Amino acid sequence: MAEVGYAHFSAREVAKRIGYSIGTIYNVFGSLDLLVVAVNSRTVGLWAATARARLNEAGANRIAALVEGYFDFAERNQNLWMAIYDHHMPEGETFSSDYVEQLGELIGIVETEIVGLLPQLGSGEAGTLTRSLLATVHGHCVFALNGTFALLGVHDPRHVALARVREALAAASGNVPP
Amino acid sequence: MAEVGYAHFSAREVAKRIGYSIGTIYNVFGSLDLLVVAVNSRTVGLWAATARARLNEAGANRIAALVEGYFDFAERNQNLWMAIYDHHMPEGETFSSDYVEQLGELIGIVETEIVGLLPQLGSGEAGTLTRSLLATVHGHCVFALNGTFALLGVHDPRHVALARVREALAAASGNVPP
DNA sequence: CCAAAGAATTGAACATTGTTCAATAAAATA
DNA sequence: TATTTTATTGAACAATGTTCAATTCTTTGG
Repeated sequence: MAEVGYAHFSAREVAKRIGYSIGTIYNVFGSLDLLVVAVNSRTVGLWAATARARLNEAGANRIAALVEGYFDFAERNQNLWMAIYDHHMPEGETFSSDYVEQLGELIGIVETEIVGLLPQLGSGEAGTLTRSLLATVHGHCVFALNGTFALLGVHDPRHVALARVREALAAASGNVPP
Repeated sequence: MAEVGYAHFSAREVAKRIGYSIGTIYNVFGSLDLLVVAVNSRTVGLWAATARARLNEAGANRIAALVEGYFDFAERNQNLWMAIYDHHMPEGETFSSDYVEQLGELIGIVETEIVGLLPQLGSGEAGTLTRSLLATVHGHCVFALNGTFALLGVHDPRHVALARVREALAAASGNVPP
């Protein structure tokens, strides 16, 4: 996946590279979809670990460290990261519990920082704000990677994304009765 | 594409449905990639037209109309809209000029509103802010459609996205020397 | 240590796909 | 009408996801 990307990811090629036959892949994972889900769950796990590492060596500005970490991870693991969003569950299927777990950990890391910064927030509000900030950074990251920003003359997506996050945090800290 | 989505979109099926042979498709479009690009360019064109229509029947809050229009278009044309982002140019290829043109129109519509709201902004700043707001809404829309928000208990993605946009606009109007 | 039961692995077989390209049909031109 | 240009075809090829009876390996019970 890291080498060829989602579009050219193939169960047969995986089998070849790990020295098993195509049949074994299907016995273990059940379908290409589920194999991709397994890969993506692992990627989210790596992502969470990277975020944690970034926070450990972060200075005073931990939010900036998270935003930078987001962009860095996506850029350095483009194919893996994009595969998370290129893949869609077949209609009616639900997220695998493994995936949900890894994603929960990643979001928990961010939420802890938000709560640390804005302890006045109720837990529901903090949760919604966390997911909204992740969505904000996600959007900027997508446009940075797929060339939409470059095409339109936005040269520093990270800086812009961080600005949006700061504004949202400032607004949240001001809007809450003390 | 609207029916089966990007993952199951097939040149052969297109040929069958329009009553031509597979060879003709390839003579006209050159490859599946370019056929998808043609479909996506058309989708962006529809999208721009929808946004314009929304503004025409909008009340005082034109920004809210744009955000609502964004979500509505994506939700009502899920497969078409997602295909825009599911498809990636093969390494080294550039955007088709048709696609760039349609996208430019869509962004122009939004930028006009931003400039109307914040005429103090320099044109470079207005451009960057426009793209950043689009990225913000895009991120919220992706999470709304792919189920990430629902999975995590965010129930009103539109409202949250609009809140982020409002905060960014408020910050921009305050930060610029009058 | 061996034989039988269980588990893991295989790869041929099938349906579909993207892609190519010589052959054919249709249209335009002289 | 004869010729050239353009458009269209679909068989052929390589590659893919998926299935499943046959095979190999492992474990177990005596």
